[in-house]
Amino acid sequence: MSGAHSSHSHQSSDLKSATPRWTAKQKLVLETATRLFAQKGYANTSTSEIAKKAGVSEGSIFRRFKTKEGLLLTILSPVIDGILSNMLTETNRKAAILPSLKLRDFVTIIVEDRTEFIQKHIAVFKILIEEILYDNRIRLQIIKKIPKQLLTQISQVITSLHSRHEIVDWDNEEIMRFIGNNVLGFVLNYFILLDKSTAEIQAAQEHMIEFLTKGLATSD
Amino acid sequence: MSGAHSSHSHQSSDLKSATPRWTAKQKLVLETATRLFAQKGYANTSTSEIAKKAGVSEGSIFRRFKTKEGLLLTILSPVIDGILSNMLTETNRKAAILPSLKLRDFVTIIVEDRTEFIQKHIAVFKILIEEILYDNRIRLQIIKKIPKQLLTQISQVITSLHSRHEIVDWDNEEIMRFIGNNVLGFVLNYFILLDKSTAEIQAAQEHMIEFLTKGLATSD
Amino acid sequence: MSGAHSSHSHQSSDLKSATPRWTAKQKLVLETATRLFAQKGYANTSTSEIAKKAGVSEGSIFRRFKTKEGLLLTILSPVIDGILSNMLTETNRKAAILPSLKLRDFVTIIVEDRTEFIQKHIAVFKILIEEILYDNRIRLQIIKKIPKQLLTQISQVITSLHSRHEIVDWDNEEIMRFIGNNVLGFVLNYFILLDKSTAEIQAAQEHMIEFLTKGLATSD
Amino acid sequence: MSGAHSSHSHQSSDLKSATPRWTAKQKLVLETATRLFAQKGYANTSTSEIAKKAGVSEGSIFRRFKTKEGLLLTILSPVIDGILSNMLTETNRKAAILPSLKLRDFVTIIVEDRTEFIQKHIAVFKILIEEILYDNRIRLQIIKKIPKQLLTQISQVITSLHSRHEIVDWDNEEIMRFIGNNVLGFVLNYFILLDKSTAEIQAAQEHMIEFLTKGLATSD
DNA sequence: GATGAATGAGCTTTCATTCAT
DNA sequence: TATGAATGAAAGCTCATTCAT
Repeated sequence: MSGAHSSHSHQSSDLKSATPRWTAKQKLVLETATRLFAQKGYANTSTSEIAKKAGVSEGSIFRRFKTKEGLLLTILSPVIDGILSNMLTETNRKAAILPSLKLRDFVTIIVEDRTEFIQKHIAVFKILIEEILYDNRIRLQIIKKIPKQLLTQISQVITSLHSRHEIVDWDNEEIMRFIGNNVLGFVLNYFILLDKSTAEIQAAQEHMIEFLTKGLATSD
Repeated sequence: MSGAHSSHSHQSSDLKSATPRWTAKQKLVLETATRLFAQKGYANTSTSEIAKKAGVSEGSIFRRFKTKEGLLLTILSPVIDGILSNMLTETNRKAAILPSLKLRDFVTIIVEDRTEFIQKHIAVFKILIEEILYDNRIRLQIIKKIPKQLLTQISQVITSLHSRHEIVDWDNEEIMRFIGNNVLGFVLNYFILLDKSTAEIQAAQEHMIEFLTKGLATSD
Repeated sequence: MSGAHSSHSHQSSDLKSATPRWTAKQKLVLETATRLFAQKGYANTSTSEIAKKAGVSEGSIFRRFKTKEGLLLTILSPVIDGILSNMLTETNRKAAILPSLKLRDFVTIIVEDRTEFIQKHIAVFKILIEEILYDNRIRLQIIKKIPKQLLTQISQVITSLHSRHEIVDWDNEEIMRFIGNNVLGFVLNYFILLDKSTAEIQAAQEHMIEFLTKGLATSD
Repeated sequence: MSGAHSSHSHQSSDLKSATPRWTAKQKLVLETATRLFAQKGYANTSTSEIAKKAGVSEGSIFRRFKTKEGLLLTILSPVIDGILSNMLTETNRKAAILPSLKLRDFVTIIVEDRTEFIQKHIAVFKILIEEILYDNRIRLQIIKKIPKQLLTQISQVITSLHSRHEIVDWDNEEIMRFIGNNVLGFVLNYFILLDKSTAEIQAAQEHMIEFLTKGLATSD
């Protein structure tokens, strides 16, 4: 809830501030392209369709984004950067570093935070998955970022949980992978593949929190 | 009836038996196409490249498979059918129906079995994921099959585990989803994205079994 | 005159025989492209115009020639090869090696032979000149061929003239350059730039022969 | 030496004097465009590249030169005018009208003068050649100027040489063509195509003077 | 049945030019 | 005046598909 603010500020920093300020038309292109890429896949979306639906000329797209791939990267970059670097919203961050933090609280915080993040960027995530599967350049770009960013934020909390025997003694990266797989699988299942009621989704998320909490508890 | 037979017949029907017997060249086309689709994505693979690499003429591909999509479906169908219907191999099946089966044994059996299945068809799975994300027809085709097939095989074992209070009391479909997400995530991480040693992969699989066993245990 | 035969056989060997036999449509493309490139320049001729005027689809052009540049090279290659390697027609060749050959006869033979060659391939020559001026790859391709081929044919005759003090004692390459410049300049002036009567052209050619004969005579 | 002055004044008149005085940026555009046109050809040079490399906006180019062709003509015009009209530098002019002028001196003067002129404007000459070959408007513009300008300057000297039996009795235009072809061929060969040392170029120029002197001498 | 030349629609990209700021 | 975003026409090229041989 309260996390929405800082999370939002990140996205906006990518689209508004800094040197390259987008014109209204360019923003329209980015939104339209994101929507279409997510709907039909990057490869199946033509620049001419993007131009038409965004109400701009094709020339304008290429003037600003250089190539179709440039347009793709402009869309993906901020989310790729955000996946790990901005792991927690301001509020959650404070809670996560409490020395008395229990595993269940940690899992709850991170699941809710990441679910919200993925949901918010669900369109970009669909595009990202396709590219991870088939585009080596993008795949490498992502993998390269993992080690650096794992050493911050969440990882510190996990280390703290380790020291207090609150969590199973696998290494941080592997634990993050379990959490990541389940959160991503959850979002894909419930927000893309399946058509469930809000109540069912809510229940499923609670189950996931319980599942992760038990699964990651110390074995004894 | 018995699992072994039907399981085997299914897989083999893909490439060998039944009405449509593939010629050597056609089998080459299917293998080449599978490899290329998995490498570069369906949309980024041209029929002319498939023809060239398979050593046949483009005309021959279209004569036999009608369209490029026909070729795709010929590749995907058997695996789509196999995902749930042939859940267990002969040996595992016998073990799975023991009345004394423990949750840990169940998880071990199913994780090992499905990991092997996905690994064996990893190329097709990559293609399948892309199509699930972007092709509504294929997505629906898969979703339609879920309820029917859940009533068989594994589901019965889970029901049995339920009755013996060996497993958490969520419904079978949801439990399967947890297992599925983790197995699929495991394979994607360790066989596509990451580059780990056999020992590391082995350890990761054991961790996954422990993780699932604890996560799906009765809460108390 | 009689030389036309062997000269012709060269051109035809490029368009007919060997492994790649052109289809009727492909020959039409080559002829149309040659004409248009010569008329408007390579860069100013679009593949779509070639296709339209040749009565084929654009796809067919790219299927056979790979790229627009591939089409250009297909047109240029045989002429580039022919510029120096086939310096003399059969008949002229015989005359050129007579031990009693006078400078004037030599100049006459070579001027008539090369004028005929250039005239016959005038369209390709126009294209070639443009490419020599601006395309480094083609420029190098041509320059590379000069030394090898200078050692044959004409060069031997010049060496013979040298030994009999019939010709100025500059090196063969430089002498060939004087002849080449004047023949090429003659053709460009009288067949492209200017609009003169046959009689005037005939007179100009005779003047060129006299000019070259005197200019290349031993200084004494 | 002293010729350099008047020669220089010609070039500068192109860029400085007359009604349209170029701003610093406009001069930069003209120089950049000349360089790029000569390097890659007119058709292969985009206005956007010119703008970028000259450090001005594309809009500015079109504001001043109206169209891309306008820019081309602005570059070509002064050189087209200079080819024949300003045949000789001040000093050479004085020498050329001496009543005792020998053919060899005449050839020497004109070869050195024109070689210098072409060399100085070599970039524009490259552009010009392309346009002469393919652009009818420019071709006609040049041809139209020939007769008028032939009646002046050099032509008068040739007529004088004729009357003194110093030169072969072809008409002035044809004689000029021989000289022009050889000078142009010389510059193209030694300053664009080949990569020779200064000494070799010097020797080649002397050979050309001897070649032209002998070739244009009275036949008896 | 197998081939591969031929197709035409559509793709990404470039470019000269315009015009609001 | 100078800028550079925006344009639309056209460029080179790719591709799934057809069909005569």
